[in-house]
Amino acid sequence: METIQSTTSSKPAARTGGDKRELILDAALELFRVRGFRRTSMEDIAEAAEIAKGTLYLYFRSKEELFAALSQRLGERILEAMDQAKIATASADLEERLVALFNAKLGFAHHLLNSSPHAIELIGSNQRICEGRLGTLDERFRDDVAELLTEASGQGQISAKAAGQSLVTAGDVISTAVHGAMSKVADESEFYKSIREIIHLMVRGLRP
Amino acid sequence: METIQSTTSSKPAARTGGDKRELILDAALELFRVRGFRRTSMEDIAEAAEIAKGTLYLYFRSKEELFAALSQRLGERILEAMDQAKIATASADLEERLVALFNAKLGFAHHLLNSSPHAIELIGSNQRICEGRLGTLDERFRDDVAELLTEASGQGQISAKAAGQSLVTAGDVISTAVHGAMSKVADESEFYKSIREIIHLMVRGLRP
Amino acid sequence: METIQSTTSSKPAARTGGDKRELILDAALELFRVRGFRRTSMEDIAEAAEIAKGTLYLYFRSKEELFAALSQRLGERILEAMDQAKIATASADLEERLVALFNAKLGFAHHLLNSSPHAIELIGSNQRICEGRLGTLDERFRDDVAELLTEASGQGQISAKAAGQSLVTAGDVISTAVHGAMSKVADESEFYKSIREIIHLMVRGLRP
Amino acid sequence: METIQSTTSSKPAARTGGDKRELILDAALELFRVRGFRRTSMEDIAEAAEIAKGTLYLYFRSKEELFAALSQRLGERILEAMDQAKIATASADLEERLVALFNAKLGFAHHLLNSSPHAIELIGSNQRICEGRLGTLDERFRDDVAELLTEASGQGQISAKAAGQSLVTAGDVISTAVHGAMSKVADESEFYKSIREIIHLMVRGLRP
DNA sequence: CATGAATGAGACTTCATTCAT
DNA sequence: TATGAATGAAGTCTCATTCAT
Repeated sequence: METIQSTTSSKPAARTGGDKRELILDAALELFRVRGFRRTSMEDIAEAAEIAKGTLYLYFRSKEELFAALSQRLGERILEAMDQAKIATASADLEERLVALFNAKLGFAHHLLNSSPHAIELIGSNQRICEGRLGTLDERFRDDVAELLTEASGQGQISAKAAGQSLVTAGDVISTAVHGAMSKVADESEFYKSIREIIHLMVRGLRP
Repeated sequence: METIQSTTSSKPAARTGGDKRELILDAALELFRVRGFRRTSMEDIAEAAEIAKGTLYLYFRSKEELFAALSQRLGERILEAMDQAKIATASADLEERLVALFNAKLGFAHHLLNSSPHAIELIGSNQRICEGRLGTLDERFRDDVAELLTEASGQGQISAKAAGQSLVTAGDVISTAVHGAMSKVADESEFYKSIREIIHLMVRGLRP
Repeated sequence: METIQSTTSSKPAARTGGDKRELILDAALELFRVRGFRRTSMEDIAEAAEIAKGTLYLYFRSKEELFAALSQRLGERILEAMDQAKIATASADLEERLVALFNAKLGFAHHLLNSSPHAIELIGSNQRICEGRLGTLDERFRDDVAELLTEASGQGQISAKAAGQSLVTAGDVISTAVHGAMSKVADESEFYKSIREIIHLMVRGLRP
Repeated sequence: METIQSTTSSKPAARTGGDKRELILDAALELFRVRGFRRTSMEDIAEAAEIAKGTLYLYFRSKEELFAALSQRLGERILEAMDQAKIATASADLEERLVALFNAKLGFAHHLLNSSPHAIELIGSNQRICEGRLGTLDERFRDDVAELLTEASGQGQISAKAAGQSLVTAGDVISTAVHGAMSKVADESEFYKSIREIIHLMVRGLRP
């Protein structure tokens, strides 16, 4: 019944269950972006989601748990974006593929978070709360980068040795470097440009 | 500078005043490192500084202002460290000089902050509060990097053009990249190693 | 009474209704015993009774009323136990009959309540809510005790006068005294032993 | 200074420190008597004590702790009353001395608590919270009763053996019995009368 | 009859800040 | 300058009760 209704109805308000959960998360994310985590009260979130305070606790046992759920959702979306990026640039050159991969990983978070002065607070909380989840994501990402470099190395495009590093190390170095754009560059297009420049310079540094 | 001033002052009262201010800042920094900003109450700081809660407000109008003062002090110390680094490596090669400069800029903050799980929170607050102060520091730093690159470029060691960038842009890119080590690498010696590797690869990428 | 009604009724639906009511009361009593009144939520009771929270309110208008019903049921069971005790010890001596009567009155409550650390809370709530109901029970009990004493007095076994009291007063005194065992003695067998000792001593004190 | 002021000043409001603590406890006790523990909020207590809500937490870390303090104070006062009772009736007969001792132990609590329908709730909480404190009190009381009985037994006034009990057991039985008056008799003068009657009958039952 | 999502008043507690001494 | 008791707004969370389905 419910599903049918929500399918026939075009109003999001008519949806129930999982949808309301999403609604809350959306409201919370927006508030965290604008006001920061500390200064956003559960009351605020409830008001923004147009529900009662107590209703929040039907979906999330605590403010912390709400936050964790937000982080997990972010992680899942990033994973999807990474997968799509790999597919979309399968036939491009190394630099392009790295750029696409980094864009996928960082772009999402950057768009959501770096657009606010409270970004770091959010990321910080994320790191603390979601070690398990995002840890997996980081490992996955590391593997992807290493794979790209290995392939390029096999084709003679780069030579980690020439730069005095192993391929894995080189990948980590690039990864670390690109992350700098996250916290330093606020503007979104500047951010993507910055990623590209960093990768460009580093891949160039890896040339045989 | 402060130290010098307080040393030149002959009034014990003035010295006590300045000292107590420092004492408070020291206590606050230590607590922020260990417990984070949010969870450190003014009461905690007062207790750690062995003064009464109300006394805090004789030196800092609010918790926020105390934080701002902490940031300013950090900025001043970093500036000093940068000056010393430039002098100490005046005759070294480009890579070495860049490493020294970045170490000076980031090492202090990293040592103080990245050694705690609340680092990001602190940095985040810093950014918000001290835009004016540290902005100056960042500009100063930018100039220093650009100067080093210009010199090296003049000597033909690097060629920003070959990498498709201007010298200033190249400096920014390096700077951004190195900042990635700040938030990504927790261990201190790994942190310095990471800075060196990033610079190494990027300088290599700038070769003619 | 209720049981009889539901037994005489030939409609299964009515019986189911009554049964569910009992089910709820059973679940509630058990939870109150274990967790106490305050800490037992309507949610908890519903869950234990395996029904929905809202269903509770079809049987009891409020938590308070649920509690009142629990008390009434307790009172009814005690009355039954008292009747059985009188019949069972009809030909025994005074002490034995008193013991049986008190056991019947207090044993039930003691078993249910004193077996948990929240007993007093329950009794306290009972007193507030069920003054009317249990008041009747207390009067009935008082009469029964007075009757036993009168009979024994008529047989010359005891003499209230010798102790400076009327028979009714003596009954009240004994009754009050025995109630002390309720709140002071936790272990069940100790509890019964204590009742017996108190009665023994008091009947002895009533000897001519 | 403070002490001097409060000594010279006759206004309770002028007192500080320990006095305010007492003030809070008085306010809390009164509210607990009238409304019960559950229904008395910290806000209520603060209002009654004419202080701010937060001030409560300068004196008691939590509502529970406030309650514990209340209980401890009660225990201390009871101990004092018991000591005075023993001294005051040192040369009286057994019954009189027992009555005085029981009055001292129970009278205080009865006056404070049994005058309200929430008494039992309070006592219940007390039992839970202050096992250590009041446990001592109960032991002390038990010893006192046993001592009185032993003395009377030595003088041939009573004979526990004749009643089939040891002296210590007899003391416990009396004690248990008298406690019945606590929960059963609400009116204060009736309460004291009831204690006297119970003791009278039991001492009579212990006659050789 | 039955459900359980939704409500919102109210509970406890924290803490930055003030101010009389 | 220095103190620390006092404040009270604000925050997180609970739970008895209602109501549309």
